[in-house]
Amino acid sequence: MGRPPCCDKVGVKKGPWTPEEDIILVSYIQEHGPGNWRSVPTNTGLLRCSKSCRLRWTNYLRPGIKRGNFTDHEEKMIIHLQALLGNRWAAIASYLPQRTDNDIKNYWNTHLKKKLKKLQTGLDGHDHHNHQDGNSHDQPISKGQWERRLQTDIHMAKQALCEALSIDKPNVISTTTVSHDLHLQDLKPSINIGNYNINDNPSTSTRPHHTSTYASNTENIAKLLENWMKNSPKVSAHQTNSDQTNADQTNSFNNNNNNDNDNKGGATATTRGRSMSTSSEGAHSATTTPDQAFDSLFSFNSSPSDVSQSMSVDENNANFIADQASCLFQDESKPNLEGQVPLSLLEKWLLDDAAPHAHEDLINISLENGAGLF
DNA sequence: AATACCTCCAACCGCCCTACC
DNA sequence: TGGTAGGGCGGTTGGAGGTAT
Repeated sequence: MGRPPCCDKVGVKKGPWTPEEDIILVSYIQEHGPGNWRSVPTNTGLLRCSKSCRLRWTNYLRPGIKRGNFTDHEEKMIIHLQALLGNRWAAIASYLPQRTDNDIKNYWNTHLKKKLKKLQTGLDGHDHHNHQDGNSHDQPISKGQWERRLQTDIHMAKQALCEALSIDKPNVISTTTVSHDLHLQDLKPSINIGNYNINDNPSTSTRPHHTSTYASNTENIAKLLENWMKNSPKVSAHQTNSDQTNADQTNSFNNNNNNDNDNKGGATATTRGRSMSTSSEGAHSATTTPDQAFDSLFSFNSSPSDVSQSMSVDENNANFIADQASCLFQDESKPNLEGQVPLSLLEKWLLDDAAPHAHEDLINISLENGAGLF
């Protein structure tokens, strides 16, 4: 409270990052590891506030970030998780390890919201009982009904996550195994530097990046580093030796990531001890038909806010359930890029559900009422 | 071709939480 | 125990590029 913004200082640069700034930041982090952001501007000479440096790193420079179009499966996961968690983008992002919360948030705001609205209005055309925002406020939900819905939602989230976790393990490699022995080039498809249009996969970039492509992949980054160090009149003392091997850089990155996790202060409780592999790239269920996908999409028809609309006698119980789910999700963190992939608490909770059939009736309820609930 | 409007997303802002002193 | 610093998170904004007129 009342704390002055960290960027109030005169002389602090704002706006888009330049390649030079990125290089300086990356070099510094390679050497010192992420964390202690306060000291980054001082030590690097960057005219940026610490926050800006951290954001730039976590959202764009950090290895393992995938950019470009979201897959259908990623979309579905986001929709499901958003329905379950609300706008807790960091928690949602923890289940899409290659995506940043900012990315997911932007995608939700610019694409998914509209898409859902469109679909909902489409449904409204068929069912006048429905409401555009997915709530059915005019039709008070009977006591216990919302609870069933909540359970159904949770179950559907489980299903979605199970799908995501079980289908596309190989793609997990890019974020979970890089730390051990991959060379920097191996990270090419998944590493992005700032606005350098990095996407090597044309299929993931339909909308042209309007920002200039000042580096497109790690090779370019390495070249940039090299060229920059050759050309720059004043090379930071923290600049990485251009002869440093890619492997060294990779190790440095990953060690640093590790440090990052270890160094985290405030949110340590929510970021520590997580190693997750839920890459959903191309993870479409082989058995999912479009109709099923549609059903699945709309089976998440009650958001936490919907639930709150009808809270009454069972409120405590609902709060308990919600708290359980909430706590589980809160325990999730940004993916640890180390190779170990222990199941998170939530995944255990999801996957250890030994009696999936017990929820079938709930699913049926949800699907039957799907249009009406949305 | 020029202009206005729209879309998208990188970056910023402010609040909050936790650790540390 | 209270104050402060560091960092995380979600909401919002500004500007560049795209599209419509």
